Amino acid sequence: MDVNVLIYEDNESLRNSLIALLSREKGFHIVGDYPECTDLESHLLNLDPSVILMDIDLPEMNGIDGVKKIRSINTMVHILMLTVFDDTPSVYDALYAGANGYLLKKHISTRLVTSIKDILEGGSPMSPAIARLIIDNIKQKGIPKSTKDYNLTSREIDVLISLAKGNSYKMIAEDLTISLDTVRTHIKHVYEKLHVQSQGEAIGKALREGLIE
Amino acid sequence: MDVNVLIYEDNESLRNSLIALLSREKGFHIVGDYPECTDLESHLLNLDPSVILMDIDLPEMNGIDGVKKIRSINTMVHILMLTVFDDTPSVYDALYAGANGYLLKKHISTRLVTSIKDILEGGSPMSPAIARLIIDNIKQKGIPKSTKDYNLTSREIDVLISLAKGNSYKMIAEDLTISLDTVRTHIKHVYEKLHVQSQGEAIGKALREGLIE
DNA sequence: TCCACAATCCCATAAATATGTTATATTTAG
DNA sequence: CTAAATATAACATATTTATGGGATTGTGGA
Repeated sequence: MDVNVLIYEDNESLRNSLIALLSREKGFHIVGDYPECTDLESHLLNLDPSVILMDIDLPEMNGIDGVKKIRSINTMVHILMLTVFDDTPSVYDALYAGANGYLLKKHISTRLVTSIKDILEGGSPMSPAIARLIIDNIKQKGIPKSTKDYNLTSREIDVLISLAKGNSYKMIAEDLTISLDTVRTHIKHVYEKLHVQSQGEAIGKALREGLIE
Repeated sequence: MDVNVLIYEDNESLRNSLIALLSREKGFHIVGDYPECTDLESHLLNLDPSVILMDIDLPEMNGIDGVKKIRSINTMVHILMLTVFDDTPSVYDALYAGANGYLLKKHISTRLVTSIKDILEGGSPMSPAIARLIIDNIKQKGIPKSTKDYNLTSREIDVLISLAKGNSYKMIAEDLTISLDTVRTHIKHVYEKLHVQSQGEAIGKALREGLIE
């Protein structure tokens, strides 16, 4: 099994450590190591990396923009972020940009090789501190979980969904092929069940509580 | 450093493996090991665990309900879920219930001890496959990230927020201590900037795109 | 200095919405 | 089978919204 690793890391001694670590693993080949990621296109084309180690804090173009750039060219290559920061914004930015894993530099010596293997298997290895950040964020912000359902009937939900799309009563009527008055009636009932008395309240509550999306 | 470990795992051979693994670590003490988690209260009180290993698929009360139960009694103890399942619902249920980490059984032999240490340091260790699930979910569902901002002014945002709470124009006016007509004007501008022409569309768009919460 | 823009306000009006009451055919649950 | 719940529809009307004008004041930048 051949693993071609491409490295972007501006700290020279760390870069050398990385190279040393990976050289010991059989099957691993360092196809390139650079202190900045300015020539991404040509590197991607010529070096055929299967895994890219990307420092998040690089001069010139930072690692996150680097990831975006990479993803705009190649969606398959695996990317492992290396960072000293464990703050939420960076993590999210990197994940959204398309990074596959997120390793704190202090864990490199013990986990780098395993992490690369994990990534190649489709996993998303990350330092526990990073995982913790994400979990806390999810728990706090809350990914919608429809708990309460207010006993809306399926038709009432249909109407509510259409309403929250921004449709007028008239459009909802056409949408669901029912009369305008029927739409009124359904919405009336929705309002009663949700204990609200306006569109804004209903839509806000429905979206925020994950009743609809 | 003393680490008191309490184990809930119905598979006897696995339970014994866990015990064997942890016994080798100095400072680790198995304060209890059970095939089901029915006597949580007394265990928590009497055994003084610092870490609980909880199988997710237990007879009687399942591991997730077990976690909820634990959290209703003790919010400090660290909980590491053990599971063969890597499906999204279980992961989220466990996280919401209050689990700290999530380890696939196939990784137990290599990562259990490290994971426990990570947990004690406040991290959330998880098998890469699990992390991957969470990340994919976040990227798909999207935890709000204010990307586009449509150049709303701060006042326009104030009005939008109030509107999305379900307030009528009149209430918004009182809320922000401005006249009804000013509210109209702001909303007019918001609609123009968001390219919408109704409350429903505006609120829906604002909430869904994370412009407001 | 002058312009663009933010924030405030006023007027007017057509359209849409909120809400009450009533009613019928169909489904569902007990 | 009967009662409750659901989906449908009509009518009426007081409020609220959406949208078109036009105006004033302050602020920051060119």
